[in-house]
Amino acid sequence: MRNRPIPEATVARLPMYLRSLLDLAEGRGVMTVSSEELARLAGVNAAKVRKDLSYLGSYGTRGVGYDVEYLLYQITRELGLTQDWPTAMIGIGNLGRALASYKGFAERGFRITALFDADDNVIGEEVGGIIVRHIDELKEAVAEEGLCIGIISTPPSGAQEVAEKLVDAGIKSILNFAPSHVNVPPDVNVRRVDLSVELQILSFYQQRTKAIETAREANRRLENQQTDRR
Amino acid sequence: MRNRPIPEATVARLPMYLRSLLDLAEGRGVMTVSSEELARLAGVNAAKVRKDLSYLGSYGTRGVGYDVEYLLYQITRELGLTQDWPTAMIGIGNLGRALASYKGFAERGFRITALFDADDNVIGEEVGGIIVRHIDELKEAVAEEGLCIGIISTPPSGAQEVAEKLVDAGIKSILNFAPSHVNVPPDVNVRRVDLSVELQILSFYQQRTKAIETAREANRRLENQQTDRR
DNA sequence: TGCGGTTTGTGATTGCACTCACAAGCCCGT
DNA sequence: ACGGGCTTGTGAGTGCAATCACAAACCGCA
Ligand SMILES: NC(=O)c1ccc[n+]([C@@H]2O[C@H](COP(=O)([O-])OP(=O)(O)OC[C@H]3O[C@@H](n4cnc5c(N)ncnc54)[C@H](O)[C@@H]3O)[C@@H](O)[C@H]2O)c1
Ligand SMILES: NC(=O)c1ccc[n+]([C@@H]2O[C@H](COP(=O)([O-])OP(=O)(O)OC[C@H]3O[C@@H](n4cnc5c(N)ncnc54)[C@H](O)[C@@H]3O)[C@@H](O)[C@H]2O)c1
Repeated sequence: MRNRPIPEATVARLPMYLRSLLDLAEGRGVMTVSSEELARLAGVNAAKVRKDLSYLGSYGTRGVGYDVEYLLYQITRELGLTQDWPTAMIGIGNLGRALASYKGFAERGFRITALFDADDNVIGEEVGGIIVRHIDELKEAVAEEGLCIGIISTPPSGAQEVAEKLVDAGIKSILNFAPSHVNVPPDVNVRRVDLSVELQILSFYQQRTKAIETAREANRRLENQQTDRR
Repeated sequence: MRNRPIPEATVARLPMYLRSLLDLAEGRGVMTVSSEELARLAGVNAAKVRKDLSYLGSYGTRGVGYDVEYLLYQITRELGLTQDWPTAMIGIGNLGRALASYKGFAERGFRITALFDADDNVIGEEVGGIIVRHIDELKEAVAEEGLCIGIISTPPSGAQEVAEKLVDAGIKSILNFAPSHVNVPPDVNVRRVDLSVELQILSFYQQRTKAIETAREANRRLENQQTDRR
C-alpha cells in the first residue's frame, strides 16, 4: 500500500490534515489524535483520513491513534515542505501587493523572494521588503536564485504571455490567479485560483435551493386552495 | 438527459465555459463555436464539453457547433447569474480590502454591498465606496438588504464564529478565505479558497519531479562508471 | 497472561466522472 | 434531391475515489 503512488485526491487533502495537526500541536500540546477527531477537524470522513494516511505508511497505533508530532513531520516531508521553495510573483497590482506582503505563506515554507512587473511605474518600488524588477530579468533571476514556483497575478490578457516566460525560464510549478486558462507543456503543473468561479458555483446552488423553496410555497398555496374548496 | 440533475463536476466547469464564451463574444464577434474549440480554450476534453453542455439541453447544431450568444445566455441562466446576488464581506483587513475594491466581481454579477468587521478602528471606514459596519448589525442588514452570500476574510481564529453569525442571519452560501474548516448545518454551502493549500500541492509534485530527476542523474552516473570499467 | 475496549489498516463494494466511439443530424454544393 | 463532410449528443466501457465493514493489533488492567 505505502509504495503505491499517492492519489491526487489524497494529495489535495494532505494540506488540510497538516493544518489541523498544527492547530492541535500548537494550541494545546495534544500528543495523539484519532482518525475520527482528525476527520472532524478537517471536515471529512474518518475512513478517508485513515486511507489517505495509509498511503504515506503505517504511522498510527491501533487502539491509540496517531502521534501528532510524528504525523506532522511525515506529512510535511511528503509534501516537500522540509525545504522551502523560493517563489516569484509576476504582476504587482492590487492582488499581488496583498499576497506579497502576506505573512501566512512564509509560515508554510513559501517565501516570495522575487517580484516582477512590466510597468515602469511599478518597477523599482519596494513591496513587502522586496524590490520589483522588470519581467525581462526573470530568466536570469530564476537561474541565479533557484526560483521554483511562479505566481501569476496579472490581468487575464497577460497571463498566457507570462506563463510562457515562466516556462522558458525553467519554472515547472505555476499558481495562476488570472481568470483565464493558460497553455503550458505537459511537464509543467498549473493550478488556478479563481474567485469568481467559486462565487458562481455558490450562485448555482443558491438559485437551486431558492427554486425549490418557491416550488414548495406554490405547492402549499395550491393545497390551501383545495382545502378551502372542500 | 436534460432533466437529470447536473453533476457537481459539470457545475464547476460551467463558469470556465462561460468565461471562454465571453472572450469569444467580446473579443471578435464570433458567432458559433465547436466543442473542440471551446475545449481548447477552457483546457478540457471535447467530449467532456459536449456532455456537460448536454445536461443543460440540446443547444448545439450538428455539423455547425454552438451559437455563442445563445449558449452564453443558457449558461448564465443555469448558473443563476441573470439576477445579481448581494454579497456581504466580513473581515476588512489586507485581503478584504483588495477583494472589496476589485471590479472583476461586479462584471460577473456579484456586488459586494455590505462590509463588516469587529474592530472599532475599521468600522466607519469607507472601502471601495462602502462604509464598514459592526458585525452585530449583520443580521438586520441581511434581512433588510436581502444579502445572499457571505465572504469570510477574517483570520482563521474568527472564521467559525463568523460562519455561525452568517448562518444565524439566514445566509446559505459562504465563501471562506480563512485557512480553516468551518462547521455549518447541511443546508449551508461553504466553499473554501486556500492559497497555501494550492502552493503545498504544487510543492508535492515539484518535489516528486525533482526526486525523479535526481534518480535519473544517479543512474546516469552509475552507467558512466560501468562504461569506464569496461 | 488473558480479556475487553478501542482504533488502525485495508479488502470489497459502490458510485461517480471521464473517455471513447459512433449513430443521428445538419449544412452546402452540385 | 442527394451525397459528402462535419459536429453534436449519448450509450457503453473504464478507471478512480468514497464508503463500508471488519480482522488485526494495541493498551491497560486484573
Ligand atoms: N484584486 C482582486 O481582489 C482580485 C480578485 C480576484 C481576482 N483577481 C485577478 O488577479 C489578477 C490581478 O488583479 P489586480 O487587481 O491585482 O490587477 P491590477 O491591474 O491591479 O495589477 C496587474 C499588474 O500586472 C502588471 N502586468 C500586466 N501585464 C503584465 C505582463 N504582461 N507582464 C508583467 N506584468 C504585467 C500590471 O503592470 C499591474 O501592475 C487579475 O487577473 C484579476 O482578475 C484580482
Ligand atoms: N492577505 C493575504 O494576502 C492573504 C492571503 C491568503 C490568505 N489570507 C487569509 O485571509 C484572511 C484575512 O487575511 P488578512 O491579511 O486580510 O488579515 P488581516 O489581519 O489584515 O484582517 C483581518 C480582519 O478581520 C477582522 N476580524 C477579526 N476577527 C473578526 C471577527 N470575529 N469578526 C469580524 N471581523 C473580525 C479584523 O478586525 C481585521 O480587520 C486570513 O484568514 C488569512 O489567512 C490572506
